[in-house]
Amino acid sequence: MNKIDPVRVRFAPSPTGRTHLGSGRTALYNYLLARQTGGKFILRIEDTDQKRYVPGAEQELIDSLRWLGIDWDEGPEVGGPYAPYRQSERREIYQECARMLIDFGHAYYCFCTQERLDQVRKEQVSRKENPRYDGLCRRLDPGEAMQRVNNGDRHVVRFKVPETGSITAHDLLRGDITVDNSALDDNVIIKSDGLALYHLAAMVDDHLMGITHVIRGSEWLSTYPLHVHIIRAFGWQEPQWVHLSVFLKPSGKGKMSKREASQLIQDGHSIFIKDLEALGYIPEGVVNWIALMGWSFDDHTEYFTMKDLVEKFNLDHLNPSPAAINFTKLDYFNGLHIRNLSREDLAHRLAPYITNAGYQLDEDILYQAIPIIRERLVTLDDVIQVAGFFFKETVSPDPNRLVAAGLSPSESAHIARKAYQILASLPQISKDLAEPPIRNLVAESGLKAGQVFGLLREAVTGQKDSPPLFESMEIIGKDKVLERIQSAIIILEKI
RNA sequence: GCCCCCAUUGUCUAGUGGCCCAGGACGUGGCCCUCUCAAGGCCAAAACACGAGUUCGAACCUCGUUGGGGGCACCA
Repeated sequence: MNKIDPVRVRFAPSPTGRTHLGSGRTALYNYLLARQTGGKFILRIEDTDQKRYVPGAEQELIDSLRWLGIDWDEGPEVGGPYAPYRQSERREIYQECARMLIDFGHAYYCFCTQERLDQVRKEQVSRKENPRYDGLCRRLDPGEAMQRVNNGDRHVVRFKVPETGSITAHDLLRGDITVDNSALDDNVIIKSDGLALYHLAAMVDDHLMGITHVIRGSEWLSTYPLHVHIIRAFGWQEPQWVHLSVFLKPSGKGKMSKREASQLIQDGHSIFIKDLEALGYIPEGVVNWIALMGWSFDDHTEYFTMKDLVEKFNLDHLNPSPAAINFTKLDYFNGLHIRNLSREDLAHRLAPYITNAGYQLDEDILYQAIPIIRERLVTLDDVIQVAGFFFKETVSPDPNRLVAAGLSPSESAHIARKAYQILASLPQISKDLAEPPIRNLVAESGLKAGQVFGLLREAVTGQKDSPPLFESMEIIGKDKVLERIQSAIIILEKI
């Protein structure tokens, strides 16, 4: 399947919760295929279950996709020729389709109460049978059923699965899947409130919207023979099916629970896309990471931009087995993409993290610092730890770390004073001007570079680790550097 | 319980009967670079779940076992 015709694909989430990595990947693959083939990517909101509807979920979904860099050609906010794209606004369409099915003899009205259904199920379970609709209303005379509907009897519509035989459906990455019809149920397709269930609504919309490839999560694997039945009952053409694998928790044992998901945030990770931004991840890193969970490229390349992916993604290198989420690898990709950002771009993205942390942002200083902090950032919010001292008026060195290794406080103070004199005598502090004389001082004192540099680092940055000393001093500026060394000397003298 | 899917190092994966005493990446350990921390370079340890078959030959095919996942709703 190297070159395929323009596809029409869709991502069809239900606004019942937060948007997570798995949804992001499904959306991404659909999007990539559309862009690669010059096709269309459609966003459709599957909100037929008002009981589970979560306000704000749709907005989070939209924000998450946009943040990842995924846009859609048809759907909410952008419209399109098959509008509306919210299933709650399409109920008449589904009802009409359900009526067609009933007329064809592929569906029937069912008047069973929830109580009876529960009772039947209980008996079946106690007899160790599979819980399944017993078909009572299936045997009803159609005329009589119609009568009861007209009388206003509360009813649902069920799909009529053949009693015997089996059905074979073809999945692009799993091959043929055959199921006995006896294993399938006469599922409800229209609820008593008149709204369709996913099984009907999604099939109807996929057909009406001309969807050519259905790429969705593997949670649909077991119901998809039913979906194929429904499509065939209408006499419609089947789309190509791709059922993606699921994401497992980092241990590889099971799916992530809600509790575990919220616990994750404690150590700087999250399975919710919206959280990732606040945690300092960039969309480039996240996209690269999720694209590779279940897909790989021939030549072992692992660095991909969205543009690369659009070009290189293909359906036949998908992997059907479940993948454990590996946040360490996300960190790697995030750092990698941060390092590949332009100086301007990175400065621009770092700025909000600096101001949000309560620091006084100086854009010039930030821009100057980029080359020496870039390779030290795994996430954008690391900028505080790595380079916060650039944006402080004064720093608070740790007195213990101010004392150079192997020296006494007064000896350290002595060295600091010497360094001060050297630096003060310079017209300005730069790596070229300051490093040679300081190294001289090191040599003359019979010390090691690390001893003196460590002392100065602590004095000037207030940090144990920092970007290279002299480059940092150059950016901080002579006045501030001298001030900070002076304060350090005072601290040392007091010990 | 029943149905369906999946199974290569700690993790993501390459591998479609001989090119594999299994390749890449992250992580881990070591070395180099080095003012710290990173980044970078080099090296190393680390896997075909198990058992039967098929075959001259199996990580690759078949069956079974085990393990994992999903589903069995008037949820999606």
